[in-house]
Amino acid sequence: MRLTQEADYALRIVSTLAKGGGTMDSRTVSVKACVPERFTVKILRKLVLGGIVASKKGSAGGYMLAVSPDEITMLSVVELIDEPISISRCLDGEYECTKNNDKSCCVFHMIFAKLSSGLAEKLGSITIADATDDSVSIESILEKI
Amino acid sequence: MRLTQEADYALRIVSTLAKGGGTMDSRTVSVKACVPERFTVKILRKLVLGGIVASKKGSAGGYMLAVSPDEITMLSVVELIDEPISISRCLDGEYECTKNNDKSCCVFHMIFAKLSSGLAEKLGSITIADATDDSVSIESILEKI
DNA sequence: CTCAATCTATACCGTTTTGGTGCAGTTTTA
DNA sequence: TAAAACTGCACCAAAACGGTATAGATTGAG
Repeated sequence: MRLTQEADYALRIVSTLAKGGGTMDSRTVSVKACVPERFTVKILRKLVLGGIVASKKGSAGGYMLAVSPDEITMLSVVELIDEPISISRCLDGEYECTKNNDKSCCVFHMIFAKLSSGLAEKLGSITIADATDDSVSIESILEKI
Repeated sequence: MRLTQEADYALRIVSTLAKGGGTMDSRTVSVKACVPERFTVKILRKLVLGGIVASKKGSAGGYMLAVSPDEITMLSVVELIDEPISISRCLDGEYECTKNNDKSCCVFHMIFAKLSSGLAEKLGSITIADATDDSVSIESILEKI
């Protein structure tokens, strides 16, 4: 019942880029974010393909945010790495629930569906800017979730 | 980011026992809950050791709830099977977070901690009786989470 | 008393996911 | 033109997951 390490790393990486401001090469990102170097590169690639990060090749190249930190939510980062937030596999389209209870469908289904969407909503309400800007207090972030 | 199949099964199994009312042998539970037989037995064992289910050996033996369905929460069932609800591994005692951000500790830490406890609280507020009794509407359950 | 029904205990196993590494290329620019 | 970067794959070990097997202990019905 937890995020993958990779998604966790991705949040740190994006946050590192946000704090850095400009272009940063993968090695620097890796060091600053405390993420293994090759793994950093792999994650950065996903972030680039997902449109959150931009890259520049060649010497003096590197990575930078493709969009403003206040337009990047925790949800968008997490869902780029992990599958969509979904607590129960019943909620996946592919998965056919093997147990139909008396109550319309499976009660647990519906409960997990609501919990999942609630969670996603909360993650979607927090931006990388929130998590990065010193002007935003932790308390104010925690208040809204 | 999801419950294990096993925890999902456990909820169904407990709910099956709750509906059955009395003693039920593992094979019957397995069929009613649509859970593979040997796996049912394995899960029942954990439920017994966790004090949620009682068992009786010998012919005419079987399994029954050890406590009233309205005293069994979804949380207690899930946490008996999976690890405690915790979205980020940063929250585990064993895990030492490798990244201390500017904000007191790791911002993401604190966010996930709050989300995890919120989730646990919600799962803790729904009982097996809620999910089983026909007199309790799904709407009323969903309202409180 | 005995034997079948049932639970108990432990070990095992294949597959998938996770977390991570390596390397051969390509592009840019100093 | 060569070094500094990113890119694209392919690969790998370990852990988690979902499930199975088997041998043994206990109880109660006949």
